[in-house]
Amino acid sequence: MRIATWNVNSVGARLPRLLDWLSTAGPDVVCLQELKCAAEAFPFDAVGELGYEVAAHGTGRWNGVAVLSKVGLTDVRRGLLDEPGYQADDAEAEATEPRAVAATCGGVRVWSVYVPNGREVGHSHYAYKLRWLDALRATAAEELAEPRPFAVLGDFNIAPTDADVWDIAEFADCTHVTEAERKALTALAETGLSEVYPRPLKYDVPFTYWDYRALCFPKNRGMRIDLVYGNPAFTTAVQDSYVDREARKGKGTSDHAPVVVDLELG
DNA sequence: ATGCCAGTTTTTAACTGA
Repeated sequence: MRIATWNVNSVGARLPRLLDWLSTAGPDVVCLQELKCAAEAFPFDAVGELGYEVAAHGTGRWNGVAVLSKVGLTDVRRGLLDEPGYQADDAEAEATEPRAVAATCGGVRVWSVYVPNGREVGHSHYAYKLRWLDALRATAAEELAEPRPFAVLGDFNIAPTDADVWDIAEFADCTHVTEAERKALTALAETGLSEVYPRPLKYDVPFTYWDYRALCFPKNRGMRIDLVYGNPAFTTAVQDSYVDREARKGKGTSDHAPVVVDLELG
């Protein structure tokens, strides 16, 4: 089974590139993030023609996640256990956002997640990011009571180590590299998960994100923030994993590249 | 080659992203 995760930065704007990539890479299961469309506006027909069922969770302008599957799609769950919301400065109340959706596909339990950005250390969005990650940990812990292959895939907006950004000196006092964020990843792993570390197709670190600006991609000024965490039943089945940087090339691309995992399930 | 921000809507500016 081939399973992938990709922050597409608008499934509408990315549709031609997405369909092309689905056709050539041929993943069985795909976790998408940053749909930037309402669930009902997802291009179900276009991906349906390629054989995918879809569980979409989106509200419009921001965020949005989905699971696509060619190997069955059941037990869809939208949102985390006791998921916190975000209260914008001008909002009267906090609101939950579409950042997590799960489905069981071909016997594998899959979560597609889009962790809040955090904006700046000390910002209310940063506190929200840490609360959200704790809810993700609690949700994983709850679902890991079952022994089936289980994985959380998505845009974590955290670089696990200093080597996972192009130059740690550029990230002083920045989000994505703080101890608190990394501790949240460790806490998630301590529920019984470990990271699947992908192969880079070029260079030494498999970055998954490069800013659109300032020639970041040609200069390989990237970050490794799209991650895959699996339980032992999942990770022991892994045959290969890589970041498909080819999908970041050319016109009309996302600023993220897909992470692909190949499994041999017993 | 990899090519110098892009996406959305509360649209012609503001906000978000990381």
